[in-house]
Amino acid sequence: MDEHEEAGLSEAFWAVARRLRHLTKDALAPWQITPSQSRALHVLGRQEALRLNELADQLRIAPRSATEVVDDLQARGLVERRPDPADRRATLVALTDPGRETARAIESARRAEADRFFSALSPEDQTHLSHLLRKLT
Amino acid sequence: MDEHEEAGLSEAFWAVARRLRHLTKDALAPWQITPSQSRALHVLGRQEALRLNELADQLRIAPRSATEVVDDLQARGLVERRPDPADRRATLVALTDPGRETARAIESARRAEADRFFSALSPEDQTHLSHLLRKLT
DNA sequence: CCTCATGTTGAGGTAACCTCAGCATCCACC
DNA sequence: GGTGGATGCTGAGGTTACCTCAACATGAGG
Repeated sequence: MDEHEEAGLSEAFWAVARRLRHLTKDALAPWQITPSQSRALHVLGRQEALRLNELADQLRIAPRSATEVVDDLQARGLVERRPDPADRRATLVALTDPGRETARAIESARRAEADRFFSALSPEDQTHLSHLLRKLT
Repeated sequence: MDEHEEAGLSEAFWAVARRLRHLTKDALAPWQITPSQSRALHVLGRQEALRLNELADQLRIAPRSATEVVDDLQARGLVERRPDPADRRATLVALTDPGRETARAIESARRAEADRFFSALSPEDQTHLSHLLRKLT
């Protein structure tokens, strides 16, 4: 019966999302890297080499869109493409050394930013929020 | 010191945001209305008439972008533009009758959707989540 | 009445997606 | 050991939701 509270819930949620998005965008600024590129770096940072295909899957975007992101990162020298020895149709994408370093740096900046953002809540509240969010997934 | 929990926090947050975004997009489908248009309808539903200017402010977008959204809504007959009697530079934007009705219908569909989504949480948890989110704004 | 500020919009740009079609290759089956 | 259909990548071109910048009309204060 508390509809009012509910409407507020999704609104409050989006308001927070908005702030968080802006903060992480700002955190990325020093590297001149867009959010979608940073997502790709993040994914690539956790595995040796991925097919474009799999990368797209993990980013939940169409393969064609992954091509684009990889193009950009490659132009910046952060990733490299190489043929998949197991299938000549496929290309493997992997971080270069500069890419690996950049990925690490960005990851820690991002974490620091999120840290700062969520520190508006006490540690217990953070834990609680985390639990609540997980229940919604 | 619980960095792990924290990194998870923003990830969990985005995972939820993603689900919620998809759900509300689906809820909007019957009206063939885009999210940004529905936001505008929502804002316009709460006031008599707004200057394009103010509408942009309330939507937190540039005035030029508000022009576009209003163009689309006007083409669908959901809003109308009229001159501001107090300032001949300005245009007032207001819902038409069909617009008002559509806004109401969308609002309740959206609410029902959010309702369903957040009902994965108990009412107390919902209240708690609401408080936590508000602290982050 | 003149200057400066303000409100809207045309022109044109961007990021991050998408689909669709083409080409190369792979695989299973006959 | 071909050959037909599936699969992997990418060119071409589209969409959405934004943006800035500059033009033009109007407003307001000196």
